[in-house]
Amino acid sequence: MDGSTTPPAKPKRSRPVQVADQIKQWVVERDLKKGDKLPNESAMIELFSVSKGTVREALRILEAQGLIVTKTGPGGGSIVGEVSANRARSLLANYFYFQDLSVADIYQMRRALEPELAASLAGTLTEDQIAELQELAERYPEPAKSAEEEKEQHIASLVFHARLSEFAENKLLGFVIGFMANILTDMTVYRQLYDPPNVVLWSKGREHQLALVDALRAGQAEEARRIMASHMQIAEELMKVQEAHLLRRFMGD
Amino acid sequence: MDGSTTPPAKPKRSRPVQVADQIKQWVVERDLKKGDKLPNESAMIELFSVSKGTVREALRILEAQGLIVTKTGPGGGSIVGEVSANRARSLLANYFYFQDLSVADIYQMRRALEPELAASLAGTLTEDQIAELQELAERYPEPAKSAEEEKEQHIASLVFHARLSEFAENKLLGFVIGFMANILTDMTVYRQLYDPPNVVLWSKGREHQLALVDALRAGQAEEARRIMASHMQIAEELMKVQEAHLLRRFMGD
DNA sequence: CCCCTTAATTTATCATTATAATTTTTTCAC
DNA sequence: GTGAAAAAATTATAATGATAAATTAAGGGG
Repeated sequence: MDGSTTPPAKPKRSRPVQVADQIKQWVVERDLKKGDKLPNESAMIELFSVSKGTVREALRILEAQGLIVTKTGPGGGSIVGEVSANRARSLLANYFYFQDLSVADIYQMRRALEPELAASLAGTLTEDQIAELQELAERYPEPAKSAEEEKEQHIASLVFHARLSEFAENKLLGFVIGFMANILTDMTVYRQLYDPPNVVLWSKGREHQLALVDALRAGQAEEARRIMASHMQIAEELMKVQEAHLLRRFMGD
Repeated sequence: MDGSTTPPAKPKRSRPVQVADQIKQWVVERDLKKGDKLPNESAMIELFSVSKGTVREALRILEAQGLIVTKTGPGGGSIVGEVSANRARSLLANYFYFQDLSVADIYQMRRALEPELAASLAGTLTEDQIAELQELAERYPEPAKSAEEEKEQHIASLVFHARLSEFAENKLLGFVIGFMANILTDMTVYRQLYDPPNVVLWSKGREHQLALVDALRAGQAEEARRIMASHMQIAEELMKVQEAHLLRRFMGD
């Protein structure tokens, strides 16, 4: 950003990293898509004039980023493999492993984004999708009788939100919301932070989800937004009584 | 999610990946922090009973994820290195490389999040930070006279937003906003999608940034939110006239 | 005491060989 | 002919050894 010509930024990168970048460039130049094949190992050895070990390390780098998939056998080798949402979530979770997020942080985001998602989804879902959401919302018709049971219901509720996020046309919005649901699920699984079940809040949360499904089916965007906003408020109250800092763990792939 | 015990999920993972996971586990178990040292290569060879090549591939995997840094020489070896925001952005960008986001998608998010950030930042910044933002907002006091110049100003404006996002106490909120600024910058650098400069919109945008800095300094949260919301509307209009789909490129580290 | 050279340590890269996994092809029974 | 089992071909996987490069530490004039 300053005036100079930025030459001595990173003059030293390991050869595997260089090769990995060359492969990426190779793919972009040819505009390869999801299943397209890359040269096999021995071809890359010649193509980039490096040893087998170096090529393999480069392939491992790309594999770790989810950019390629490697198979053995005839017709095998490495192919372009689009990065899965799961992989992206894991890699991003590695970043937040070091950042210590709080429940309040996550809910600040959810308050801003979930109503927006709900509104933009109204009237765009298929009957199957609506039915699936309805089914998810209708699980656990009874109030939780134990902390363990409330935990299960909480996770089920997060599944509802995660599924909703997958329906988003806006992939960025959907990803961020899904990521948060993932973090919260992770937290409930690996911690036992549950107070006595709060029956009132629970029943409100359930009503909200059912009402939301109705609004989505009817295409009432602003109604859906309002319900979700209200739902977020409830959910936040349920979580706020719990711990502040979380997420000291790596997610699985 | 179903009832079974999930044993035969992924019975086939390559040894380097397994070793990488074991190393991660090794780190988590000991709760190692940023600069802490890992065993050197030969120690890992014994520790995990695998060959040198396998260990190296495992280390490359972790390095690609930004979890370790490796140096040569005495006292060298691998150390735990917290994932940088830059690295996380690059890895996430790889995911969206395959998702084709639209300008509208990004601005749907920005409309929801940037005002929230502005509000939460009011009154929390130091004088130095305020001064830096002021300086960024005051650049380019004249309207752009060419498409090239407008492009520069647009990028400068995105720098303002990126810097703002780094000040966020909510790391998740900050990251997402910074990521979007990054995507938009990338797009303006690698595409030439500029209409004749729009002087009216430009001057409004500049006024907004300056007014925002004032509100932040004065600690007026709601005023800051209002200004940013308005600013987003302007920015979206400026972008909407341009292309719809974008982001067919890998970000650099 | 400082600077330069030398040595020691550790990762980086390359080369070679053998093994394992997978797909394709062939063969053989029916 | 058809189909299943066996063989072959192809490719990645893993191990081993040797050499290069980089960095720190130590030693030796001046």
